[in-house]
Amino acid sequence: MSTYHHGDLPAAVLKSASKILEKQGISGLSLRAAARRAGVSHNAPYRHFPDRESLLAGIAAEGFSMLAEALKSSSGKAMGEAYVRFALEHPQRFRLMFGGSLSIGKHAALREAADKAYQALVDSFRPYADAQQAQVAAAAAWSLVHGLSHLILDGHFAQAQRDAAGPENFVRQVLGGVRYLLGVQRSA
Amino acid sequence: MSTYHHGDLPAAVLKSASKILEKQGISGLSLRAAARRAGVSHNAPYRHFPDRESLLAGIAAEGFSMLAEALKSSSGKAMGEAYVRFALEHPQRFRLMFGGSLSIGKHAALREAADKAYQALVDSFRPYADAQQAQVAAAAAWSLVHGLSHLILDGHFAQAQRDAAGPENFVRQVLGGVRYLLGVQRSA
DNA sequence: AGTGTTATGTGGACGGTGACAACATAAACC
DNA sequence: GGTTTATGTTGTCACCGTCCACATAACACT
Repeated sequence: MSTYHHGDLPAAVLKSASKILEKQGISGLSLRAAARRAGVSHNAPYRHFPDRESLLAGIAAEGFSMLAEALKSSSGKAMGEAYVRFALEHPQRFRLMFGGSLSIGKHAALREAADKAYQALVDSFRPYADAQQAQVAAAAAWSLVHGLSHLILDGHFAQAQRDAAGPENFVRQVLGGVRYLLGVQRSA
Repeated sequence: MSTYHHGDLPAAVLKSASKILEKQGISGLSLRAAARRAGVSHNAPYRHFPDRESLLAGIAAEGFSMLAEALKSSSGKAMGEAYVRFALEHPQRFRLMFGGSLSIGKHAALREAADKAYQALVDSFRPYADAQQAQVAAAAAWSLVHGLSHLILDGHFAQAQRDAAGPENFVRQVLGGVRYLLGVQRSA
C-alpha cells in the first residue's frame, strides 16, 4: 500500500497550502512547506503547479468560489454585509485574492471567477436603472464594501468599531450611510 | 576620500529601495538588492533597519506623507479623486501601504501617519453633521475611494473604464454616483 | 594630543526558498 | 508484455534574511 503516487496531489497540496495560509499568512506560505505538510517531496507540487504564483492562483480561485457562494443567497445591503463578513472570516485568503500579489490577468480562471461575481452585482442594480447607471452604481457598491473590508482588516477603523459597539454595527452603519444615485438622475 | 562611512545611509537605502519597489514590485524588493544599489555591503542596512519589515515600513511611512501631501490641497469630491490618482500614480507603494504585508500596528509611526490623514477626512465632514455621523460618513468615503483604487489597480474595472472613456471619467462617475446621509437623517 | 567608547560598515556563515535537471517508479495504452 | 507517459524523488544552484565576529571611523573625555 505504499503510495508512490499520491492519488490526488493537486487537491492535497491546495488543502495543505490553504491551511498554512490561514495560519502563517501569505508570506509564510512556501511551496516547500505545502509539500512537506502534504507529505511529499519538495518538488512534487511542480508537476501540478508550474510555479509558486500558480499555486497561489489556485488558492485564490477557491476563494472566489467561496465568495460567490457566500454572496449568492443575499441581495442589496445584506450582500454588502456578507461581502465584508467573508473578508473578516477569511482575512488571509481575502488578502491573497485582492492583495496584488498575483497578476490576475495572467490566470484566466481567476479573472473569470471574479468577473462572474461582479456581474451578479451589476445585475442586482439592473431593475433600478439603465445599463450604464447600473454599472456605475455596482462599481461604487463594490468599491465601498471592498475598501471597507480592506481598511478594517488593516486595523484602520479600530476606534470607529469600538465607538459603534462592534464590527457588525459599524459595518451596518457605514453601508447604511450611503445612497446610490439611480433612476431619474439627470445632471448637466 | 574613501568613505567607509556613508554619511546618510538610511536615506540612501530608502531611496534605492523605493526605486526597486517601483520597478520590481514589492516581492522583488530585497534587502540585499537595496544594499547593492546603494553601493554598500549586504549587511549595512541592518545598522538602520532591524529587519526587512522595518525597511518596508520606512517606505510606507514615506508613502503616507506623500499621500497626505497629495490630499491636503483639495476637499470633497476632489479629495477623493486625488486619493485615487495617488494610488494609480504610485501603485506599488500604495499596495505596500495597504497590502497587509506589514502589520501596521507594529510600527507606531505608520499608524500615526495614517490616522492623521484619516482625521483630516473626518474633519472635512464635520461642518455637515455631528461627530458620530461625520465619523461614519468619513469611513464610508474613505472605504469608497480606497476600494475603488484597489479594484482599479487589480484590473477589475478594465471594461467599465473603457465604457466610461478613460479612467478619470470613470472615477468621477463612480464618486459622483454616491451620496452620504448627513444632517437630519432620523431612522427607526 | 591621546585614548577609550561607541556608531557604522564589512565579510563570512547558516538555514530556508524557488527553480531546474536527472533519475525512479507507477500507470496507461497498445 | 512491452513501451510510452505521467507522476514523485533526489540533487543541485543562486538568492534571500539573519546572525556573528571583525574592521574602521566618529566622538568624548582628559
